Amino acid sequence: MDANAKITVLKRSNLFGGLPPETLEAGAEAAKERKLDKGDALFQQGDDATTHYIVASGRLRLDQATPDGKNVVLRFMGPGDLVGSVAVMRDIPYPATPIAADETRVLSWTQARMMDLMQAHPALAMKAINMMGGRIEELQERLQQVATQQVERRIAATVLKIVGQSGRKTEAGVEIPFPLSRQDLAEMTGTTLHTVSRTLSAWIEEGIIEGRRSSHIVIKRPHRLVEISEQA
Amino acid sequence: MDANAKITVLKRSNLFGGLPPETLEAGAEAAKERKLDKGDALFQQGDDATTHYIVASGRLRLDQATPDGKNVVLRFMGPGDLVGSVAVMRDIPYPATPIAADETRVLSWTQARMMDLMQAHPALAMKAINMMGGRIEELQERLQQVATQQVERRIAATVLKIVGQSGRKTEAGVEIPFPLSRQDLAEMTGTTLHTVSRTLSAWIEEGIIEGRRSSHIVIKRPHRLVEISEQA
DNA sequence: CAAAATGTTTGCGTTACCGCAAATCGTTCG
DNA sequence: CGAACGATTTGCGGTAACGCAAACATTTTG
Repeated sequence: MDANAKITVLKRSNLFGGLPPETLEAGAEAAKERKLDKGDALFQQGDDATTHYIVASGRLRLDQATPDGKNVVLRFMGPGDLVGSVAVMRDIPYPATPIAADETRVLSWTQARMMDLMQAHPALAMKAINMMGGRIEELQERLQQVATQQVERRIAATVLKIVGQSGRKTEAGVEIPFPLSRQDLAEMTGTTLHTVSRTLSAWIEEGIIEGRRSSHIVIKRPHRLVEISEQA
Repeated sequence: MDANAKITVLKRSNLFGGLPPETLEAGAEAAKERKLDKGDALFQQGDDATTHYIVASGRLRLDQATPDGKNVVLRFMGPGDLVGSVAVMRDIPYPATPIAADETRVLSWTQARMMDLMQAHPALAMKAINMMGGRIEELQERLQQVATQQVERRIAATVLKIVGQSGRKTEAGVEIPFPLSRQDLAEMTGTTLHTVSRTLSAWIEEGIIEGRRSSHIVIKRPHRLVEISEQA
């Protein structure tokens, strides 16, 4: 990946987006690159947090293992999203494991380099605060959903959020452009694989989503999903 | 409240804690004070976020109303805790309403004053990042709990967290020094008033908590609660 | 291309928890 | 102090969702 491609990625990111060209150039220059195959972990939950990452292409699933052996998917991350920074800045071990849901490229900065960048470009710190605020909002919304809504609503809301972040229009409807398993959805919504499967089967029956078993989910009637996600 | 008392409060806070005396003095000087009676709201969810607050004494309950009329308790806040800052810094409306669970005093800063302080004392920005990181961690933990654990475990974990933050030793055990209703606990754990009541009744039966109906919960056997919160 | 591994569907019995309702307790206030 | 209000308890029936299990489909691999 050349310097220009890196800068393009940085422009899309929460951390560098909207900052002046010289900041982008400094950021791109300090960045290393890494490629992950599907299924590879970027780092492990519990590792010492030493490095900031930004997704350049592909998709990461952020998994948190619970003490009693279960697993929760905290979120999916695509191009421009930051990974690891919260743990690095707080100086705590990474609290979750990011796994490539597809072939994925990331840019990385050591904490030392990032601190240099932040010192030289103070706007970065404000962007970091903004990014973390967004994360807090999102978590509060999900907590509220899991705490108060029924499973079908939560699944609908989760699918819609992913569509909003990553959906691509096709002839048949909107497609989620990376493999998203029923297990993934279950671990995002706090339910079981089985319940997700039953729910999606009903949606296929109703013509809301595509029945073809390709690994990519296609939503044919997004508006119906909105109704479900808002149903009392 | 005099300048010294304010400084003492700031020392306990996530934002000013550990910073040099001149920063504390500058912060205390710029702060206004406000008193809330039990039940008063500091501001309303949806209001324009203009002001940062730190709790000086007492206790606030942070309520988030859902679109469909339900309510979620995001957290309780005591002396030293920051309120409103995330919304102010992101320039979005306050996402929740803080209500005094008891008589409560807060210190406040307008956004302009706080920005001046941050400019003059850059360590404040790093502290803000740290504070927000802590919030993210806590939310992720609660999400994980609501998503994977049964109700009794969640209630136990929630009570223990509150005890850890605010518990006071008494002859009978550890006391939660502010009124905490079954409804509050239900809205913190994503269950109903009824289920919380049944659960606490069983705990009283087992001698884990005090049966006397005073408005303050007393935990007689904290260790048993830990067991419950960890039970497979 | 067969075989193995992985992911999905579906049936069925069970249960944790909800939701309603009514009784009881405790507190506030005229 | 008694009445009225709010909070809590408890019973009971219902159900959403789980958990197990077995069949089926799809993808990967040698």
